[in-house]
Order: sequence, then structure tokens, then C-alpha cells
Amino acid sequence: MARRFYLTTAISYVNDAPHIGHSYEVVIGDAVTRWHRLLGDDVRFVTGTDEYGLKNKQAADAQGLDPQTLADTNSARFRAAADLLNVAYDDFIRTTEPRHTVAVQKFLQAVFDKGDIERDTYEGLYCVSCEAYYNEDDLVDGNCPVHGRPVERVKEDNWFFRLSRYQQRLLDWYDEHPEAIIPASRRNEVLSFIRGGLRDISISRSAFRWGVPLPWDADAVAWVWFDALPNYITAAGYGSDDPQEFEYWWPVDVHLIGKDIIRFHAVYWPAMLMAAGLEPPRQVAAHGFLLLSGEKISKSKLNQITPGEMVEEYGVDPVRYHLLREVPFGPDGDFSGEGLVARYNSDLANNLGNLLSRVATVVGSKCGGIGPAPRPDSHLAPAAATTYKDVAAAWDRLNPAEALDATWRLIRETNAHLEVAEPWKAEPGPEVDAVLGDALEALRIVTVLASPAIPTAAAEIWRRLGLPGSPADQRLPEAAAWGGYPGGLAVEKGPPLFPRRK
RNA sequence: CGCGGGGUGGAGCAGUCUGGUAGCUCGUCGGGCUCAUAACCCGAAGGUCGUAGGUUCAAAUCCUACCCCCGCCA
Repeated sequence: MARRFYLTTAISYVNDAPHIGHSYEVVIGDAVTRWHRLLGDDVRFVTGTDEYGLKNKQAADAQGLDPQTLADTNSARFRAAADLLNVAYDDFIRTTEPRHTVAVQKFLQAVFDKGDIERDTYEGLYCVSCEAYYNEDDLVDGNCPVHGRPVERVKEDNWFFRLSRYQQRLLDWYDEHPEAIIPASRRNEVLSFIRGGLRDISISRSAFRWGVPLPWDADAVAWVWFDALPNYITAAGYGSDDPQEFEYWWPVDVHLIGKDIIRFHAVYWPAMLMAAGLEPPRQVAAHGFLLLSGEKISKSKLNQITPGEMVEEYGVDPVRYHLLREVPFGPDGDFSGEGLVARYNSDLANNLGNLLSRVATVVGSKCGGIGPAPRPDSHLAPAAATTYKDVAAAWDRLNPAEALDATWRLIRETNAHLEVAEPWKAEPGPEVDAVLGDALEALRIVTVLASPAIPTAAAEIWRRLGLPGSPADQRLPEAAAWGGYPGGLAVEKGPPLFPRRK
């Protein structure tokens, strides 16, 4: 019986082009969902773009475009960036799609009918960039503390979501679901925020039309977050013709997001869902920011690297590997060309690529190019079992860096295994066959375990080992069990898989 | 001010809950190997585990105070 696993990334705002920080999130989502596919889970992996809201409207105005045109153009760029990174999403949702409008209106109506959206007046200092209100003492020199730009005094007669009514229910929810926010430090932040008291939030805008119209008030559109967050239910089938679909996919297993939008996902969103009579997400996982050579990704500073440039320079799998391996999930992590090259040479070229190369060569010279079967009682067998256990636990905790670290330990053990046995010195025979069979089997297991991170290279290793199908077809945990390499397959050496870089 | 996270050999991290020879990757140095992508393997150097006290036979680990960094406070 397959488990279902539904994971989303945040959807990207289309007022800007994709950068490597966006790539970081979709690649983590992709690797995690690829892991679940290996486990045989019924996976749904969704990413997409957030296209309504004042900021998008203003970006379009500034370029003399109509907002839909800008959204079309930039949404396509985000999709292309994901494709370029070999990100296997099942759905790429755009908030300007008709299906989403249907879902948001249904959702709004449900909350409205519940009585949790009411008319009220609010006057405050508003930052257009944040699309949020600030208190006087939050300002820095009279400007928005985030953007450093002037705020406007706005008085709005608006529709308000009665978030304040959900304070206790949220606290109860998190009390009953301790894993619902990871890492724990973010959970603590959210809890102390909620305990500090929740204020109702304005969820309608009438100064512009670029949004989803409120079903009961044609003069107003939904505040951008009230339309963006429901993308997660739209993509699960909410509002579709088939009610079974949503029933099956909701609640979502993981919302993968950046630490900057935790409040929207861990406070507003669960409350909104509760108000609509739906279950909150099972888990909100907040990752840290990717720093570029130690600095925050910034449009103004010249430290932008586009995903396209990275992939062109280093290749898809090395970029994916670096994103996944270098940054422990949670804290901020550093991304740099130098770091990538160091990691690439050490892990991909020297350890994995070179292991494949030396094994293939010796199989060629000592076994006539036909890979022998492993020994059932190889000392690498328990090592492989331990590795699988560690790797599985790490992916389960959404920690790709740890999963890859554990995987590479088996690679090192296999290199050491060869060093001790020195099959290249021995005469061809059962002993040499056994040593190489063990190495081939370890390599097979490593390939399956590494495939969520480096799918293209994994498929190529698989092919060179002479194995049929591809790593993606394998099913865990069986595929990680010792003894899967049958022997008798033609092994191909081929050119270096990951040529060393200077 | 408050709440939360963190400070471990040159770099990045684990270990702290459940006290008991300080571990991993990279880097450096020495040796081995020469099947392999000058790759691989073994070994070594390098840490008073932020500071000062305390508890204990024993503290990176528990307690107290303090210093510094980071996050959250609509």
C-alpha cells in the first residue's frame, strides 16, 4: 500500500527573475520527493509562481507592460529555471490560472460563511513592498525596516480575517503536533509570536484590481497572501470537479519555505484553513538563506549568479549536489564557485567518479569486462546496511546534507576495500572476482542512494555497470539490500564521469 | 528590555537531552600504492570545547553569572 506524499515549495513572486536562492528551494524539494518516489510513495511535488498583488502590478507598470504579460514572461523563466535544474515537479501552478481563481473564491466564501471575515476600518503605515502595515516604532528613520523605503499612511475600510479568534486553536494545534514546524528554533519563534497575541488582518484591497475578486464584494480583490497561500490547496484539487482528489492529497505533508515567510505559513495559513474547515499542513519546514560568498543575495549588489550561468559552467548535477550538500537544512549556508569546485573535486570526481573508473578498469583487465557477483558475506554488506539506515533517516528529517554525507561514507569504505585487497595485483580468479563483485555492488547501492541528488549521473553510472532500467525505477528498501548486483553484466569504463576541475 | 538559537583544532560541522579516552569532511604534513580522473589508502600535527565560578571520583556535556554572534517581536 503506497503512502501518499505531497510536498510544495513556496511559489515565487514574478516581479523579479529567478536566482540561485530560488533554485536552492526547488532542488531540495526535488531531491526529497525523488527519495519518496524511490520509497514507492505516491508523490505529488508542486512549485509555481505567485502573480497577483500590488508589487507585481507596479513592476509591470514600471516596464510599461500589462501585469498578465509580465507574469507570463517571468513565470516561464521560473519554470525554465526549474527545468534546467532537472526538477521533476508534478504540477507548476500559477495563481492567475482559472482553476486557482475558482479555488480561492471557494475558499474565501467558506471563511466568509463561517463568519471569520468581517468589515472593519484600519488606519496605519503601509509598506507597498512588504504589502504589510507597520507600527510607528517599527520604522527605521521613518522608513520600512525591511526595504528602507518610505511608508504611506493609509486608511482602509476593509475586509478583515479574524485571526485573533484562532490564537488558542493554533497553540493547541502545535502542542499536539510538535513536528509541525521544523527546525525547532523556528517552531519556538512561531509559538512566542502567537503567544504575544494575534491581531486581525486586512485581507482585501480596493485600490487596484490585480487580484482575485471577493465573491461577495466585486469592488475588492483578495490581499495577495490570501490568494497566494491557497495555491497549495488548488494544486491538491480544491475546487476541482473531482472532490476525491482533494480528499486524497490534503493535508499536505510538507510546505518547504524560506525562513522569511514562516509567519504566513505557520500562523496565518493554518488559521485560514481552520476557518475554512480544512486541516492545517502536517509540516512547515523552513530553510535558511543561501549566502553568496558570505553575503545575502541582493539585487543591488553584483553578487547575483543566475541558475543558468551556474548550470552552464558546472553542469546540472554538480550544482544540485553543491546546493544539497553544502548547506545544512535550517541555518544559512554559503554558496560560491570556489566552494562548488572544492566539493566537486573532492566528492564527485575523486571519490565517486574515480571509484567507478578504477573498478571498471580492473573489471576490464581481470574479468574480461564482465562484472562478477558480490559475496553475500562481504564485509561491505553491513556497512551498506548502516549507510541505508542513516541515509533514510536523514532524508526523513529533510536533511540532504546529512544524507549525502552518509552516502559518501560508503564510497570511502569501498575505496578502502579495494586498497586492502589490491585486485589489480592478483591473478584473475574467484578471489579477484569476489573483491570486484563487492565493489560493484557497493557502487550499485551508492548509485541508488545518490540518485535523488544527482539523477543524471546516477543513470549514467547505472548504465555503465550494465544494469537494466534506471536508478529511478528502483524501490527501497529492497534496492539497497546487499546482493542486488547479479554479476555477468558487461561493465563499461567510459570517460571520466566528473572530470576534475582546476 | 523580552523570547529563542548559537560560540568545539586553519575552514565547515557532529557530539550536549541519557556526564566517563573530543568525532567527521575539507585543508596542512609524512608514508604507502601506482588499478584509477596527480585520483585512492594509511598515519601525523593541530583544540585549556566563548569567559569565570560551582556540583561531581569524573563536565564540551549539569548548575550560576558574564561576554560575543544570529534570529523573532505584525
